[in-house]
Amino acid sequence: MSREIHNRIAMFRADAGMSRRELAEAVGVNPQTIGFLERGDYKPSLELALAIAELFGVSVELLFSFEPFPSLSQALQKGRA
Amino acid sequence: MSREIHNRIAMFRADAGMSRRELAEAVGVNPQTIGFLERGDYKPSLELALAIAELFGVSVELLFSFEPFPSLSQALQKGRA
DNA sequence: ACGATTCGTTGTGTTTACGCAACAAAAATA
DNA sequence: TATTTTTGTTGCGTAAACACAACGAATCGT
Repeated sequence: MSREIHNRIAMFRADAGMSRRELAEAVGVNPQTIGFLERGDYKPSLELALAIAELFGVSVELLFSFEPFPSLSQALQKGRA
Repeated sequence: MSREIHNRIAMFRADAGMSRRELAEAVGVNPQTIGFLERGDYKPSLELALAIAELFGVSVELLFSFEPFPSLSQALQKGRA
């Protein structure tokens, strides 16, 4: 049970115009924790994943996945956005 | 950051006609771990949550939630199933 | 140019999600 | 009834997700 997990936290955070500190405060964790998550240094707990997804108003699967996410430009070219 | 997390693992597992040992093997964890999760003794990692949701073919939010799940009979009465 | 945010990194400490083993109780099956 | 499977619990050990502090580098606003 050790599969890699990709995430789109940085993308959604940038889209929301938030800093890491702001996101961290909004979900109740340390700013460094957000940084560690964004660059994949470690995987979030389900609790934190649910909280971030809830904050952005998206599903957990849209934020986290075992499969790597395509870049936004790639996704738009394929009409998947 | 310590919110309670409710889950429907036992319901989906029973619906699939699986034992804890079978579910545990399918997602690659110990059978006791499944038991601990089902009775809420501790919260799963996002990795395990994604794996279980993927196995049952449902979204993470359908399996795990900050809000308590209504019983199946209640949900059916309200036409939410 | 200057100060203020933001970001990246390192380190140390704590909590908890696990793995694994053992065993009793309950339930299912023959 | 006898046997097997499933479930519930306890204990011990480890790894990793956090918290917190400190600091340099980069970026932004004035």
